[in-house]
Amino acid sequence: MQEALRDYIDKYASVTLSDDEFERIRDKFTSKHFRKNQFLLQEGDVCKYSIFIVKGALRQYTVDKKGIEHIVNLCTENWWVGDRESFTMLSPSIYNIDAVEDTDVLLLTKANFQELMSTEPVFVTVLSTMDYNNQIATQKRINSAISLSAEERYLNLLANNPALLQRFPQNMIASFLGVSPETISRIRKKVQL
Amino acid sequence: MQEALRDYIDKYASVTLSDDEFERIRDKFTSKHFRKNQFLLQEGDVCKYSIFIVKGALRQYTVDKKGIEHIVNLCTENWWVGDRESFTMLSPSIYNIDAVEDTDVLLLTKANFQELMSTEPVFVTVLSTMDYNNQIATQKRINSAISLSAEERYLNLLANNPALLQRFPQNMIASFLGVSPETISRIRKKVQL
DNA sequence: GTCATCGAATGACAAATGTCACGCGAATTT
DNA sequence: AAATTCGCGTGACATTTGTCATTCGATGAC
Repeated sequence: MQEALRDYIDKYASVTLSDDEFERIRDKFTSKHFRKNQFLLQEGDVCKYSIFIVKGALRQYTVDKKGIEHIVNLCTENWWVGDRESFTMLSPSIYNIDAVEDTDVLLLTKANFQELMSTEPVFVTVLSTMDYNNQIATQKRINSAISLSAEERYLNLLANNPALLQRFPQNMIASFLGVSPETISRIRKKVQL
Repeated sequence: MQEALRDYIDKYASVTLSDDEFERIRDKFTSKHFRKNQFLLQEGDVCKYSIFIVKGALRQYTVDKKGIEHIVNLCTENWWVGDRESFTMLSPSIYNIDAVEDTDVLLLTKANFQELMSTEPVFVTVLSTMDYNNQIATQKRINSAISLSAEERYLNLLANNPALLQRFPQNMIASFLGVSPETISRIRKKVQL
């Protein structure tokens, strides 16, 4: 099931790859399967791969001094995950990434990443499109975090990303929104769902 | 004082520009001065320029239904500002940008931006470096917004970005952190500053 | 099949933060 | 110089959200 990657590139570069163009790119990735609860990255380690999710669900999170997890990203099919700073600078990561479901991914090492960047122009295009989209999305998330109440943020997520609510348990949704699980329960009760 | 731009590019592209390389780039920008409180972009308008701040201070913010401003970015010398989505897609912006102090900027239109991207490789490098840094910074800001209390966020800002606290009035700092001005007052009283 | 774990709901209470009204001094306007 | 606005602080009170303890049902482990 490598079509996921191909569709993704086609979409983000706004081109259709030829078969051997795709083959050259695909060959730089390694397939791997992770079981539920398995770590893909642990805090303190260097993030050695850029991760593309073919099937499944991952979470990226930090753990604070009190041992509480704070989910920075909830990721499903056709998303890239990783700690770009750690990946690029080979510095220890502050993030954990683990599997919320059994998950199939494609892994790209830094060496192969750099090779693709220098030999496959379409890959450069995909990357800058990703950066562009990412910047807009994170800006909106910051805006939502500083502007909205817990209830408004939850209702926003419900309106804009209902799939996440069905896919991840509520305590993870709570952490992702930056509130306690009890608060999500209360909001759900209040809005009758 | 165009040296600001030159230093910026040298730093972000990790190269030293030749004089006429720089001249070619510089020629695509327009200098402009804005007075305190003057708008550079208003909600609903298309963001026609990428803005580089040579001297001064700007704020980027949204206004909610209740008329309350929420500051998304506080920007000073050697920063880029703008609404990239609006700039790229020519869509109406949801942001306002105005001058907190008298400010000198360099403006780059979309046409000139695209020309630089296609004719000056160093400009492409600068852009992707900016994107990279931006992604890491916004990720950290999201993490801080969902993980920390108002007090912790304020102390973080004090530790990591004390210049902002001296440069902008406290009510803007409050809005930037997503809390009320009174909360900032209380925190300052509590930590004795 | 039984037991342990986990996700979710709930109520009581505490803590954090927002809202409103007011006062004061500095800066800005006229 | 006088008047106005603005930034900041402060107290009283309301609201939101967090914390803790408990219960229940579903799921998974053995």
